[in-house]
Amino acid sequence: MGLSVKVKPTLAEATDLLEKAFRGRNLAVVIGTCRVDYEGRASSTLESGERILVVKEDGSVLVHRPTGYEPVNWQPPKCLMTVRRDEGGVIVTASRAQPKETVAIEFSDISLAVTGNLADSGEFALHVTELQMKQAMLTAPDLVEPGLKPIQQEKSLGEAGFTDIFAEDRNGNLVVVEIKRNAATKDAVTQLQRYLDTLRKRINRPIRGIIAAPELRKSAQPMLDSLRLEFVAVAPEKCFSALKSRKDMKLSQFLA
Amino acid sequence: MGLSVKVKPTLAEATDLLEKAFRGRNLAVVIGTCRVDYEGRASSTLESGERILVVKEDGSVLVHRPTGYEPVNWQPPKCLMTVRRDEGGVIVTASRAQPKETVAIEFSDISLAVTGNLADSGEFALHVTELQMKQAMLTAPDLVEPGLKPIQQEKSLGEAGFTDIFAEDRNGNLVVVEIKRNAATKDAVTQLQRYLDTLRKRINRPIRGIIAAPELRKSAQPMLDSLRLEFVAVAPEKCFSALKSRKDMKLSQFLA
DNA sequence: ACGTCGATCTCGAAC
DNA sequence: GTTCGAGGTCGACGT
Repeated sequence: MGLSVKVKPTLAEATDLLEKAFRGRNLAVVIGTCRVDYEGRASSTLESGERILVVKEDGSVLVHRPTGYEPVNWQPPKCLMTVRRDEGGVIVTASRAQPKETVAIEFSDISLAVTGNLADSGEFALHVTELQMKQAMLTAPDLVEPGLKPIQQEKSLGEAGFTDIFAEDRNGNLVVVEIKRNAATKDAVTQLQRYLDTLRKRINRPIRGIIAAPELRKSAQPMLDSLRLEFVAVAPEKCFSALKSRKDMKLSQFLA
Repeated sequence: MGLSVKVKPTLAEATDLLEKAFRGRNLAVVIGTCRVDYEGRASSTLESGERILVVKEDGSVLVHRPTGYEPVNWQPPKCLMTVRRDEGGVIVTASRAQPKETVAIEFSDISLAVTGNLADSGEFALHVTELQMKQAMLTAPDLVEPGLKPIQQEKSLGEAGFTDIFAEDRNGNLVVVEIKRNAATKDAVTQLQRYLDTLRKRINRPIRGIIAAPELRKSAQPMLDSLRLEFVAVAPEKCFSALKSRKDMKLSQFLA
């Protein structure tokens, strides 16, 4: 892996190490006392404290406090990195042009500086996404309702967007199915209604609107009822099983 | 700061170090070769590669690949951490109960293990948020339109939510202002329309709906027009200036 | 606890 | 390049 690790480096040593890392587009991890300023889409200041700085090989920057999932300051990939010694400190800056923004981290003390390259080609796979739920319902429409026949996926409705599934039911009614991977909110109801409004202007046939999701938020029920829309509970796990049981799909599409 | 740093520890040493760190709710940073499995709201697998693991003092967990702003796997604060040796590896798990989910990181090789406590009480301040834009428009309603008189901020509309600003215009019409810090989308239009629908059922007076944002997405324009809503461009910087010029506000409210 | 909404959202895909 | 919607979104605030 080839990491360079310096415990309690002088500020000069740390500057040197970071300088080399930034030039070589290497990973850098620094733990030390710093303050941070950000200026760009918004602006922020962070007073002095002990934090972890991570600069990645693609120029992403993360400043993490000792608690919390999110970085307190950050910068997305492709930043231009600089480092320089200043009176009593080391200043690391990360800038990008679009949008124009800069994060400046000023270390007054550094406990640990690590640089190096990581080799990571391992494949990442996330299972049972909304797309996969749609695929499952397209290949097994019974998950929504017996006798449902998909006509089209993602029917375009111009300004109103796209329906998830456009189908026809047992009785020849058109059906718009709006899929949510998580509990459907009022916004899902609004969205479905928007599709129906648009479609009903175009097509003079009965059209039903169905929300297919693992759950319907209680707050969305009144709106659903008053708009005469329907809700069908579809568990992601069921979709997973439905996909798994299809022999015509490669397992690798949704399994590791 | 008191960091324990082990370069190229044996798996047994690393297990020991992590065990102590987790027990003492200390920070732990590990760089090494691992694979990761996640099971919970969704599920995922990540094949072997070199990554950075950060376990924070509050039980947040981050697994970072060498590129990208986002962690590839993670866990929010308050996780229960465990570590154990296994044939040929060290397995770290982070679990939480609500929702039930677990991340398991299996290291086959560890290049660096760091544990310790960070002292960080530095204050963080972010300037010009949506809240501050609202404050600015409340103290300087001319930012929206000459003669606008705020009646109420955050008028509750029950199930429909809250309006940002509820006001009266020069001509005695009621006005609902929906503020967005970023470019307003169709969702913003929908949201505003929902507020108006609710209000018009309650109040038999002309009510205008205005979206105040730095920009209106092109895709939202047709919907805005057809619903007879209005858009006013309000730059965050103008709001910042408006706040700064108010002598009756403490600068400290929105400056570091 | 659940629901709603903003975010320096980030990310990816479509246009 | 911009625009748009999704996210294991997270996090904050309110009920």
